[in-house]
Amino acid sequence: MQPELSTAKVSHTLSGELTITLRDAIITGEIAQGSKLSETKLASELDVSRGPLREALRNLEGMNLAHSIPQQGARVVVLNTELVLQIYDAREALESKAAALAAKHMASNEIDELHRIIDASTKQMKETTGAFFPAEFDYAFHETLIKGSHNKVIERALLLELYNLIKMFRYQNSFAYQSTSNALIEHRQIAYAIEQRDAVLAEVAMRRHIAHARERIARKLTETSRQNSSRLATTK
Amino acid sequence: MQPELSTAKVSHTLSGELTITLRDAIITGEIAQGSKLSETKLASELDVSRGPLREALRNLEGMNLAHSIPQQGARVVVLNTELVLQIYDAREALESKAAALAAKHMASNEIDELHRIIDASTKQMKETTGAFFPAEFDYAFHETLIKGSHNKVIERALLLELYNLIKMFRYQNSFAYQSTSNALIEHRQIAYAIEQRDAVLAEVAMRRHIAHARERIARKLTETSRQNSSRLATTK
DNA sequence: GAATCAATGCATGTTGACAATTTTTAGAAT
DNA sequence: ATTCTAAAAATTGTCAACATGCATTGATTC
Repeated sequence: MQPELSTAKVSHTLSGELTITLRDAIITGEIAQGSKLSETKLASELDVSRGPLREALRNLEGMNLAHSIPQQGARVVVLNTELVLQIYDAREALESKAAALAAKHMASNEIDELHRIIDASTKQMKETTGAFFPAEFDYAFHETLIKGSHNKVIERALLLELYNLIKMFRYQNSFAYQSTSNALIEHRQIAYAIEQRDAVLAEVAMRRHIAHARERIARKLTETSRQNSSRLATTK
Repeated sequence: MQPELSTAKVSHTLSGELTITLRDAIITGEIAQGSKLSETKLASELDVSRGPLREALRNLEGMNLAHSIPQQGARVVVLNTELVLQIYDAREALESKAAALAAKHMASNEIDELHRIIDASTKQMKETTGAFFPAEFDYAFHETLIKGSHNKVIERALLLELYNLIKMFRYQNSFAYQSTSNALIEHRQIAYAIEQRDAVLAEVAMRRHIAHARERIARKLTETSRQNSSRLATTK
């Protein structure tokens, strides 16, 4: 049987749509961190029944974006300093391995894609006169590399479970939303190592790349948390 | 006598109970790999309605034990050679990091627990005259270490998502169900490094420990798959 | 006035029925 | 016999109502 080419007919389910809607609302902060995800309330707001909504909440739980307690309902995750740093530790472990595997398994057209993204990042940075380039290009680079590892387990753990949290954090913390020119240099180092099929170098370069990002965040967060140490999160 | 398969407890809801029931049935192979998890069939067999059962299936999906396609239902994961080796690559990345973190963050009573488990493993091995000790002791060691990392993200990825698959694989492949005396020696090395608060050594020792297990599995699986290369999996 | 406890309201857990989609099966045409 | 088509059977998606368990409120007691 031949799949239809023109009409990308992805069988849509209501719970799937709701998952995407809620995921984006959580990532952008439209639904605040720590807030309660009331089934009845959300169901009436989005004009759906509670069945599909419950499934969407379970999906969000699987993405680490929400946490639910039996008989008490679900709440949006709270990205405190501790959690964010833990996320980056996990990311460092997984993505450095992904880089090593990518150096071994990536197809040449996938490596080309990596270079295209780097070139586009360079161009964007020059055009905006700045020392930064937008987060979308950063995501594109990492996503391409992760898929290039050809390891479905690592890909799932990173893209489905960690990157949503990372996007959420960066979106809601403007200082982390752009990437530094230093990051671009590191991207080039990693891409070069992969092109040379040097797994060890790719792994080390990626580990350092993420460790740098973690350090930058750690500095910024401890410094701002010192300022706002009096404020308490309202979990209405 | 049934060995305890997992320690993760889901609370007192019907969907939670069903999740545990189905998880164990999948791990033991009572429900075969690749078989269809029909909602109507399972619901009538277990004498529950389809609602909680669907939620349980979603939970299994989150544990990587099942995969579901919209409008087509869920199937049990198939542990082929490729997937198992990918799981071990992911495990190596995460658990070596967990070991490094454990060396930094583990409390002294947690380290004591590690030693108790090693002592019990040693005793068991001597009593059974063999060069092996049971998988339960191996799980206990790794679980204690992982929790000792005090990193909830890594803990979740390993214990909730990877270890169920690993248990499933080992349970259904008798050659992998016991641990070698070599593994015990490596456990001692890791525990020693953690006791000395030597994060680098703990990380390297753990990475090698898991790489050894991976190698053993790779040898065994490629050799048996060569023998059974003619057989086709029946996905009834 | 503070603490305890019962009653009420409300959110979550569960159910069975209905709707939509996929798969199977039966039949007709080549 | 084989392939295509269409009806039927079965399965999944969705809904609305019921059951159950928390949480809040208000009365009572010390």
